[in-house]
Amino acid sequence: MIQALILDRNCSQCPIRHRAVCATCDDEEILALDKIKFYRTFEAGQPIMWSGDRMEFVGSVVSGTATIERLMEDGRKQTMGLLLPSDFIGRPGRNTAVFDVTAVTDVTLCCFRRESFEKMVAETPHISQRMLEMALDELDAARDWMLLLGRKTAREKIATFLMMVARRTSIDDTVATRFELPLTREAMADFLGLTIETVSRNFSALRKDKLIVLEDKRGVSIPDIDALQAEAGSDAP
Amino acid sequence: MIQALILDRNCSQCPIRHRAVCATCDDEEILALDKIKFYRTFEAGQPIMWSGDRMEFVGSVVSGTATIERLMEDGRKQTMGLLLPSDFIGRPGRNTAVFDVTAVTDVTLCCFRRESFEKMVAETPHISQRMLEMALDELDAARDWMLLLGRKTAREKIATFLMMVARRTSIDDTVATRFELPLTREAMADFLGLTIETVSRNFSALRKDKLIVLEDKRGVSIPDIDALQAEAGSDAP
DNA sequence: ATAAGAGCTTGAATCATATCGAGGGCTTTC
DNA sequence: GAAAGCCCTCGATATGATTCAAGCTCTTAT
Repeated sequence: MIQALILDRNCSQCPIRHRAVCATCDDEEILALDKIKFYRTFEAGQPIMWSGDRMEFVGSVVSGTATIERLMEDGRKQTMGLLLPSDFIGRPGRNTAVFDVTAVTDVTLCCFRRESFEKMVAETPHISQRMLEMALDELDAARDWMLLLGRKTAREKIATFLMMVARRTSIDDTVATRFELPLTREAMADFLGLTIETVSRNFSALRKDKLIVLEDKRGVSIPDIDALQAEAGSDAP
Repeated sequence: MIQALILDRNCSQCPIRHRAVCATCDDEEILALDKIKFYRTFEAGQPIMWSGDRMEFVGSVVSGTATIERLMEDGRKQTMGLLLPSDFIGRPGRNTAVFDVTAVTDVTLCCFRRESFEKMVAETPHISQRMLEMALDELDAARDWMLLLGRKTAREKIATFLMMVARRTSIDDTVATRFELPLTREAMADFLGLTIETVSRNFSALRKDKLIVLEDKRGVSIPDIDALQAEAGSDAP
């Protein structure tokens, strides 16, 4: 059972040890974190955090995928970010959540009580510096996404999303040419600021134009990475 | 001459002393910053930083307004953020800029050579903690804007923008009912993911519906804050 | 086996925003 | 005081994405 394996692990065997918020901690600091950490799991579809609720804990995604999102009163929904393994959930220094966080697959988190973690952040430069680095990376990613949401066409949005998943899927720094989509059509629509029908239509169009091959609903392969990249709209100079 | 006044100031007289990156520094730390800071001014319309260029300095906006933006090859432009007094420009730990920063009014910056500032960040918890706090605030703001860009109608976008300016314009924590727009129609369009014509049309529509009064092209007053807020689309629960 | 539901695709009609085109009111320049 | 340029407004038309509606393919339940 995977769960048990993860729960048994100490930090030195943790799969996200060198990418998460603890990446630059030394042995002593890791030991301190190890003592106060606890694991929690969430089933696919379950809320991890509700906007407006008190934030009892913060933590890192160890496995699975979650989304950061916000709902409008009339039901419109926008996803602001994808949380993949090593990404951090929650914000030290604030006691209520501002966004909803939802598990889209089964998710395992490495959690800390918020107060304890805030204390660690204040006392441990390695952690606060790593937090800053991660926050600035996320800020850059959020701003890239703003260009997509504000200015790209539906086709460019889909192509950009596919390239992003292809890039994040690969282990080294290349781009994967075959992968599973981590999201349903609906979740992609919420992430891209589109409707589910528009997402579906544009997948079909990209398939018809031989830019992607759909092996089933979720499996995608990309015969020509550069051709797909060209469809994503050129933002980097 | 305002310029000279600012240039003469030491940190203790600085208008952004208690909101900027140095907000939580003690006297000794302020003294250290004081020694390595220098002021730079940029005329309206001038670039402050180019995407792809080496970042020689980082710093805080002391006066004026700047925008963070990105251009696509075909000319489409998206503004990712407004930089108002006390906001921070640049990213320690990265040596080339990822976005363009442009002065939209005359701008005065309190600058530090990037290397010196990185050293201060590493040695001064008050600064790195404040940087983290500001980065997390910006991240929240960026995510709010993603909801606007992805899901709001043109009318809701304009109303949201007006409420944001009204809020930021006020000195205390109320909402200003009269203010000057810091941006041209074109700059607003780039910020809201719209065209200049759509911005103009929706200003006219809001005026016709008595939700705003346009005193001239730039001066706006809001007869009924709650009525305008209702047009902004309900995202906060 | 059959039914029910979730996730996806497709077509047709509609609508919001973009595009194209024109012109008005400023300010600056010579 | 004419000319040029910037910023803004508005009408007509075009178009990309949404909405509405239907049906398809799985999987799960009965």
